[in-house]
Amino acid sequence: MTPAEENYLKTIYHLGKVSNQAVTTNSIAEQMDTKPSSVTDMIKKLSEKGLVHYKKYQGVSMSDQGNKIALSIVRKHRLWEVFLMEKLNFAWDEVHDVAEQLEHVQSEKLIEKLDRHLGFPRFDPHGDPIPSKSGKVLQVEKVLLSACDTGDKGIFVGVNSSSTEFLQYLDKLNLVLGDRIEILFKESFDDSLQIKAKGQKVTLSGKAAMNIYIQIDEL
Amino acid sequence: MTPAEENYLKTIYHLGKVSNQAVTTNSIAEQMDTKPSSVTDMIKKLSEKGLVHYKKYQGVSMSDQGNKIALSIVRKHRLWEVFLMEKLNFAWDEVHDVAEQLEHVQSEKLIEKLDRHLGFPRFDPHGDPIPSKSGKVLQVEKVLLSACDTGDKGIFVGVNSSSTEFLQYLDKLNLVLGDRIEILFKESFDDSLQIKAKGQKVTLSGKAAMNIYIQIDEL
DNA sequence: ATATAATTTTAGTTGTATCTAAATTCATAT
DNA sequence: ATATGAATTTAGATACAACTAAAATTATAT
Ligand SMILES: [Mn+2]
Ligand SMILES: [Mn+2]
Ligand SMILES: [Mn+2]
Ligand SMILES: [Mn+2]
Repeated sequence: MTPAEENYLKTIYHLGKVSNQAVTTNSIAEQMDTKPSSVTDMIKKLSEKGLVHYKKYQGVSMSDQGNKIALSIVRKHRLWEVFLMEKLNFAWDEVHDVAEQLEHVQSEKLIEKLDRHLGFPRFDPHGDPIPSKSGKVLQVEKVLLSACDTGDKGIFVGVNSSSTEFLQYLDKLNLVLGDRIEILFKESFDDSLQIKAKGQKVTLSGKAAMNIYIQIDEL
Repeated sequence: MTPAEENYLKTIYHLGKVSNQAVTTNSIAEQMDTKPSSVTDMIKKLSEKGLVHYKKYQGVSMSDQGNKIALSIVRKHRLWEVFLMEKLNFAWDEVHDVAEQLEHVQSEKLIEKLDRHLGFPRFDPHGDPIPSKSGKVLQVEKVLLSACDTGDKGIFVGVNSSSTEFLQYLDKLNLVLGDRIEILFKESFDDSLQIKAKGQKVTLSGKAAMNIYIQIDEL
């Protein structure tokens, strides 16, 4: 597996997750900042290797074998993100780009030992679950703030975008993973929200609310 | 800089260290397990980039700019080796191959933070000095055991080969970096040595002695 | 149903890093 | 001084991963 192949697999895996149907050539190209023709070439290669299912013009989906590899890359990526934050004191908006490189280092032993060194974490710095060695992914009940209503309460457990810009914006708002959040008021005109977190009142735009996951309190 | 370019620079740097004259195409090819024609191609590229000095048929040597880059790769390699041993509990014969991959990760910040995390180590697990950020390399007075005579005493401070085979051989002999070594007797017939370390008597072949560095006691 | 537009694939090119085989240059030994 | 062999370079080929431009297919709109 070359880094290029791994990156394609990972992208197809992620795109397949959200839509739950065949992933299109264009969406892969857009996501990876490359051209559709390049994507077609790579898809053919991955298909010949049995890592994806592919029918011309019909999009692509993960095979079992491809899924396993994609999950192992995601696992490595997220473990490295934890390492960078917990051990090297990176900020949560800085870890992704470095992890993009570290995830391609090939060594089973390295990842096992890293996992142990970190105390077998189950979530990365952005609240995303770390797949187990065998490929199991913990699924947490979480909803976007944009899908919540006035009065809903819960815990800030994840972000939808890991872009530097958005994460630094959350830093400015003093919002941290694990914070208890209460929705004071939802403005139907523009879908903006008034929320309370750490005793402070904060206003969030509709766009911001679409990138914040909370775990609603159990009854 | 691509990983390939970095590996060539590093190899040329290391080969230039030992001989102190122009490095030959064949020696690079042998070291990198590649063909001389491939080496010529890469040398041309590095030369055009101003990273090495090169005259056809006359071998190659580092430029100041190339030297700086080579040292930064060596620095990264050795810091990662320390990390793998100190933090992840790898054995000293396992760290090199993984460090070969990690050394190509591009992030100034990562290396600075790793360096701090490790407590600014000055030597790697094999006793080799870690170049400073500015490219300074600590030079330690050390001599090969093979160059010593009966009665010489000193401290085991480095190895000449980092091959798994040799390092595991030292493990079997219970010889560890930092051990005090005394040469009891040098057999002139085959250059083998009788030494004492940790109170134990050990016999070393001439070949083994050529791969062990000690720092001779000051008077 | 057919024209038009969007998506996807194909054909042909480029740059990198490797290789083999052949040509060139250099070192050396008579 | 010249021949021989070793070292090095050149020429031409292959694999990978990208690109542009053009062709093929599918989706959509009248
Ligand atoms: Mn990430
Ligand atoms: Mn993440
Ligand atoms: Mn090493
Ligand atoms: Mn080392």
